[in-house]
Amino acid sequence: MSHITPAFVDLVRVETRLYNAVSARLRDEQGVSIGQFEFLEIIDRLPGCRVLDIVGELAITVGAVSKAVDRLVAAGWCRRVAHPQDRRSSVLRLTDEGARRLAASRPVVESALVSLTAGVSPEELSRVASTLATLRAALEAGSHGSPG
Amino acid sequence: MSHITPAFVDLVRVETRLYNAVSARLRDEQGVSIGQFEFLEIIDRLPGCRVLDIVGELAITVGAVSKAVDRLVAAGWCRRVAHPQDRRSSVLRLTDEGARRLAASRPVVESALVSLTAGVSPEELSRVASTLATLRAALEAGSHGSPG
DNA sequence: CGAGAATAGATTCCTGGGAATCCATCCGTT
DNA sequence: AACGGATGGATTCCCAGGAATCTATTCTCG
Repeated sequence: MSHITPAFVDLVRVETRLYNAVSARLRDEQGVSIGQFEFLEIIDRLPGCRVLDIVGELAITVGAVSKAVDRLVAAGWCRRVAHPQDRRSSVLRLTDEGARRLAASRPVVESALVSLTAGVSPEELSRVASTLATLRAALEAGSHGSPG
Repeated sequence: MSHITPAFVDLVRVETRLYNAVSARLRDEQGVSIGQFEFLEIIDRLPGCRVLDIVGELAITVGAVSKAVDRLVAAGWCRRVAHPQDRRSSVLRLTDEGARRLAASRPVVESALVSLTAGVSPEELSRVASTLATLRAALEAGSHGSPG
């Protein structure tokens, strides 16, 4: 019978190294961490995005997201806009500078990933991508792995 | 032309959620975090394991490993033994209690992973595992993604 | 309508990791 | 042997995330 733990370990190692390597390049070339990049991507993609929307995506705690948004606001890349219907919420919107950083960061991330994964064939990569998408959806549907 | 960034995002999300979910179960059932589990596994697997060996495996910084080993020692799961040839180094060895915790933790991790990945067929999982192993080896061979 | 439960998110405290620094030891050269 | 550089790793300072608490607001149901 085959074990899944070693595969999990490989997954964690690959994620750590890709994350570190991409983050280093992105920080050097654009002054943006990969974590900030992900926040900008989500805010850009979800119209009317709120703090809790980011929580659901990233599976980190509300407090962490709240503080990370503070930092984005302090950097001038994002604003909190009053929510029209719910006064407990703010809607997050990228500033022009935030949108520029995001646009400039995308090709850096993509090209870093392309070169880092050069050792694996595109077909293999695309099969992995599809399995990971399935697994991600299953985990999210089952509310697995949310902190707290 | 297809993009690799979304696949990377899925990888990060899957890793986060699996890590969180496994860690929660392991902590509940054995009082061990998944991070500690990984340390114990490495120390157990590498005879004469030193701090820098763990650094190479986990791709985290020396300082972080040093402090994590302090915590394992404080918990009574590991000892630093004088290195016979190099007085700068210590050799890390599990205590009996550390070995017991490790042994008790393995099946918990494995079973948590099995149930979390139940939505994906074994064949798909095994293909992903093999691609991830290749990619991990390539990243390590190229020294990519080490911090610092 | 009013009281209690639920929700959004900000704040506080604590822990763990990164970066830089520092010290001891080891190695290669002379 | 002795000096300079490299290596192993511990320490320090700073920052980011988790857990819990707290406030403001909204929802639900009598």
